Amino acid sequence: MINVFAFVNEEGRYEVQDDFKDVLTIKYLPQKTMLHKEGTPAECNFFIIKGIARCFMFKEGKDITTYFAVDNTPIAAIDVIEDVNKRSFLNIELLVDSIVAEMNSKKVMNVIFNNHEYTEKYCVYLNKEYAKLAMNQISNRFTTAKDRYNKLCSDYPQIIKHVKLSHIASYLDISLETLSRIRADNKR
Amino acid sequence: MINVFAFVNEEGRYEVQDDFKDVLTIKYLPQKTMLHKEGTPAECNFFIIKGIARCFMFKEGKDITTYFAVDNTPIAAIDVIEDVNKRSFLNIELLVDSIVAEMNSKKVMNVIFNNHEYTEKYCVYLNKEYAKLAMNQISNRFTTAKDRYNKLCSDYPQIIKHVKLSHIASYLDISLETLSRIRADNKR
DNA sequence: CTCATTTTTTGACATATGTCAAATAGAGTA
DNA sequence: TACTCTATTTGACATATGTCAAAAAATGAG
Repeated sequence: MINVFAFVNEEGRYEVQDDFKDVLTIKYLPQKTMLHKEGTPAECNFFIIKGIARCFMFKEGKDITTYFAVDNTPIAAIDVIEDVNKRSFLNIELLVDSIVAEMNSKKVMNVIFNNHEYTEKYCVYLNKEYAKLAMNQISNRFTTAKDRYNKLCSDYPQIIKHVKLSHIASYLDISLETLSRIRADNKR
Repeated sequence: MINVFAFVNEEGRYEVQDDFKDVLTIKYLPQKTMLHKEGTPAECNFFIIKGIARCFMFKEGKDITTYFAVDNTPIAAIDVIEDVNKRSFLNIELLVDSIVAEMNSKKVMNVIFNNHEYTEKYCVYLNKEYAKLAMNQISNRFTTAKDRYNKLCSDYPQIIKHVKLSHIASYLDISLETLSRIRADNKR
């Protein structure tokens, strides 16, 4: 996605393509900012340039984390991606002070679809992401909760460092107590 | 996908778009045909026009079903979608006599990318499928194996009818015995 | 620094599901 | 139809993880 609307310049920093400058705003936002609230239409997609965000929902009163976004990762209320009129049940919040690119979903898609090169790039990106998600789903069934926790630790140490265990536990789909026991077990 | 390379004609039957006629072959194949074998490069994607196929892999000697395709569903070795040179560990076989559209992945992508309308359509399709997969992943964690079995029964009765329980059990990520007990319990 | 609140850990116990073994049912073939 | 092989069911038991309750540790405000 980043390689559709931005590129890496000579100094190694991301720079937004001119075509996207009008549909994308870069914001410096504090921890706990709600990027999206359930029940509201999801007009925007986000890209976490620097920071951590989580997507979560309430199920029977419980707060369940469904996704974490870290540096250079997109995040959006995927339950209403198709139909902007549908009521979303997902929430997105920042877990640390972050730099976020906010884009109006419709406008950004217009820019992409108005340019064949962008459309093709985005298509290739989506294809890749789809395969990644599907492959993850397959490999997840062969890993224990402990494996997944340890992978999270090594892949995203910043998440372990900044995020409450209750969020991590619900993300891993285990109870807080089980996660705590996994951690205790790791120390031995 | 079907709405990219084919359309429904006046008689309500699918008809392949002219542009795709050269990259797509329609085949009548018997039960047990292997559409793809692990270790071989995956040059082709498939679309089950009529029939049932399953995607499976071996893990520690066990045969694990990862996906079922029924009428009007695509199926491909997604582990090598990106990189044709990678060795695939997935297998695809037909479970009943089927009508299958076979397409060379590269060629079909060429046709799609040579035409902006196709590219845009495919992009929209992929976006939708991605959201569906991600949403499924979220909702799966709130359903028991029993729920998922019952959903499979109502959504895809043809799978229950024609497919061995051991395949269904591995697809649902439960043991054959547990599935058998769920079925027994359903009868009471 | 201290106190109050939140987060994490630990313990005891219940339950769902896996594994292994054996019995039963069903399908295919001569 | 009878026989063989495969698929499914059932039983006994082990284990992982959930739930509830309480203790301990960490965090944050004043």
